[in-house]
Amino acid sequence: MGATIRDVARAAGVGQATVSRVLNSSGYVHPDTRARVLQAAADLGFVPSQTARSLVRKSTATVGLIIPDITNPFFPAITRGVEDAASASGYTVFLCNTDNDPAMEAQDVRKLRERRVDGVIFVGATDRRDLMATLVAEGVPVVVTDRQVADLDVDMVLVDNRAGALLACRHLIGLGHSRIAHAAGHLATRTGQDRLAGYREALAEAGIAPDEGLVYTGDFTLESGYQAAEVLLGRTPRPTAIFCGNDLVALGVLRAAEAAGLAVPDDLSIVGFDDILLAALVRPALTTVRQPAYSMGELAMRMLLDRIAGETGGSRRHLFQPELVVRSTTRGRAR
Amino acid sequence: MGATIRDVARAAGVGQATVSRVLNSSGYVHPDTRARVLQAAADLGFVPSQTARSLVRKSTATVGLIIPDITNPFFPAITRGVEDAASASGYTVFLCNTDNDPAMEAQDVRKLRERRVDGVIFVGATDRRDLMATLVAEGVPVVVTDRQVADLDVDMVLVDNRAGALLACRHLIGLGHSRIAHAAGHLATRTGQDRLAGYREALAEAGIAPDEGLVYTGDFTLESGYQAAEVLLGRTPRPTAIFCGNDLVALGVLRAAEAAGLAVPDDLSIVGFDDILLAALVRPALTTVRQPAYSMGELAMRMLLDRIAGETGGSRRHLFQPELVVRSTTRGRAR
DNA sequence: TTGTAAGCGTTATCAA
DNA sequence: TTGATAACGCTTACAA
Repeated sequence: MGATIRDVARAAGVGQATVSRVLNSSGYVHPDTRARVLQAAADLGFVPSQTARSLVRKSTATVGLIIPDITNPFFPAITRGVEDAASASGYTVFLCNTDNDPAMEAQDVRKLRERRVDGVIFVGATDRRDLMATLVAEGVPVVVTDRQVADLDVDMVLVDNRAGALLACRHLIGLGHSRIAHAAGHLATRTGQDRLAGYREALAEAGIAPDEGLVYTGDFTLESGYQAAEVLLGRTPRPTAIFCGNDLVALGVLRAAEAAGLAVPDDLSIVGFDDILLAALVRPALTTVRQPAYSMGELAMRMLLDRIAGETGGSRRHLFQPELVVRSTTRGRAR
Repeated sequence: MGATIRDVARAAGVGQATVSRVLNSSGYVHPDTRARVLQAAADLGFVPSQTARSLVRKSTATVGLIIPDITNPFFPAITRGVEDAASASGYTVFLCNTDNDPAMEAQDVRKLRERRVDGVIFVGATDRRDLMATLVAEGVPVVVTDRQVADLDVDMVLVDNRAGALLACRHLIGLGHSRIAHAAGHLATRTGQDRLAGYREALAEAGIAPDEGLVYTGDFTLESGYQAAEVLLGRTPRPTAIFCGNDLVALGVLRAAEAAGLAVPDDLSIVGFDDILLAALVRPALTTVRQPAYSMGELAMRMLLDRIAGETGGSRRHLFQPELVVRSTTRGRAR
């Protein structure tokens, strides 16, 4: 149970250094010796301890992934992207859920530091900028997704949320809508803010006077969407379209509209954001703005690997352009 | 950067052993000394190396979680359950996706062994029983979810799939259906087999003659459900109800029925399995059999912690009873 | 081409 | 109550 390199060395009749050499294909070693070592290792079922290796190499081949909640349909795809890229390079990932709780995030970062991860990826981090700063100061590579971080040597993988919102609202405006409401997401997040900004910008460029009564501030949940709709549909004149902070919110709006006896898209048009699996499957199928979640995760991990490999070259940022996916929750306004 | 226990000792003017004592609250240490050490540690931003600690303690405070695919809506909840329980006990979890590929699973297990995880949880593992056997032989605690494993000292967290299928089919039979088809999941999995068995048993107890033409074997995907429906709806007489391997399959069937111009539930009743978020949100809302995914993950992790703590007491198994959730895809048969 | 030995950063045993 | 010091299992000079 738990053979060590010493045991293998003994069994093969060589020194431990030789065993290490053949196992890491480093340095010269005679083919015969090599064969003997491999045989002995196999016989003993030897699996080298990454723990011991990490101690001397000062690198653990692990990275930390910090996300709000794996249960939220947007995160599995991004997680998978990270995992695939990590695993393809021999890395293993620690998964941490924070529920957007700064205290939880701090605790997770602490654990990752203790475990000496080679890097960490934050997805939609909270306002604990200090946590990233600490990591950076310690020389731990950091990549941030879904969040801008100024004046810190980290890479960023972003999606142009403002542009996405613009796309969504222009679509609505092009359809003839002018009473357009926004069921906003968590405005403490940059993501929420940018989508709101895009919404405002679209209305402005179309010459539609802003009406703060048509902006509901909630969070990114289904329930929030339901409540948003209850409030927004009570405005007079009633909005004919609602642009939502994300797909979950849009689903909530859809259900509330249904409950209020409104037909979608005839009485009300709805646009979401993200394009999670649900969006295509629900009926009417949701018109939404697609984010390339898997690719974002994959790229984030690749950027992290670059940094781990020492290719710094300053703080990089990659901006993905979202894409409008028109399905069945939007329709032209009968005039 | 990267202060060590030595640095802290030096700064506090004590020996390293003392620092270790205060940091681990083990052994007596004078309050004043303690304060000085804590101060020095804080000043230096000292974070103990779990890597070094692991080497001597022979335990890493990490566990491995092996699942097929985090992108499949059933797994996030179970993952979250595991994570929450782990994190509450100071453990960190390595996430591994196998795509049900035995080779990938072997590679993941290898990585987890190298990293000397304190235990591993398999969710719906492939047929690589040898992998678990290896782990068990090495003394690594193992808990298996969604899969029976005989003659191996592992704990099991299961849901009574047969009973769930029985529940679903009896519901259909009670509604007056007798031409009931089954869009089965992956039959190489025990889960798929058990649900099929429950389906057969329900028909048998109702005295309905089995018709193998009404059983379609696919896997647990949306696409598989769509194909299943195309085949099954071509049978004559056409089945009036389809019990599906899981919710994703049911959604596929729902879409295919829609495409074929069939009204659900009027022309066709559908029952799924799992009760993922989608099930409640789709229209018509899906009648399904609920599995307590979060609780299953949580319990699995708790059982693993018990084993890690040395409470073996033989192979335990916990069987969750699933629950029928009747929504809108099932209706009585007009006679 | 191979072996010896000095760490890597902790914990834990023994003395003091 | 505290300090040396020997592990823990591996990598990596440095010698041989």
